[in-house]
Amino acid sequence: MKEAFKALADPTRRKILDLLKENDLTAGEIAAEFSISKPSISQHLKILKTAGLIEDEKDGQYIYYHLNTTVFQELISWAMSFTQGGNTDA
Amino acid sequence: MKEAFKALADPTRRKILDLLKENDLTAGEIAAEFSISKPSISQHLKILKTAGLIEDEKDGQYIYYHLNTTVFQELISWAMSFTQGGNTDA
DNA sequence: TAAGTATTTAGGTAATTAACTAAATAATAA
DNA sequence: TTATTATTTAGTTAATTACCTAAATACTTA
Repeated sequence: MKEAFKALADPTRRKILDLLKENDLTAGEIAAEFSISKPSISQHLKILKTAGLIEDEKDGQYIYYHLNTTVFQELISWAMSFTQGGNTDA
Repeated sequence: MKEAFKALADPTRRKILDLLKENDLTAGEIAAEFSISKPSISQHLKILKTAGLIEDEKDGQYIYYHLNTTVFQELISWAMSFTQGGNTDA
């Protein structure tokens, strides 16, 4: 979770997640949506992957990225613990 | 939300939120839980407040801080949009 | 094997952030 | 009013981050 919070702090990375919500995409397809360099996008993808928010899958020459929902679910539980219903005490 | 993601990236700020989950606390009481200086804690409180995660209330000489659950609820909605059930398409 | 495409790694720089100390502001109590 | 306590603001510094270009790696195709 620690890594996820840091990963989510950057707007470029949140936009990458938004794109992956629609479709699985290659690193190149993701980079094409931004005006920043491919190496920079590659760095962002690495950070998202380290945080467990995305996973990659190699398909020949390409690397496809897709969301991993596990950490999002953890995030939901975390945030719920701060709302009325989220109190685990009796 | 943009500010909230940035605010949540720091572990000190997340620990402050954990403390406020239990009780409303003054800035001094919060600072006492950490080994960092009071001015630094004050800065963190300002960031959390700007992000809408906490609110303050003056009581004489003291300033009490408490959670504001609104942004946590927004965060839950945001995270849910990335999980299976969260798709708004038909 | 050689050339081309996709992606990452390496190394460097500018901007941001988190911490500090010192000083300012606000309220209370003597 | 003066002293004390609580908290924030101001200014500085060290660490982190986000970006860049250049080079390396991996795969495909001729």
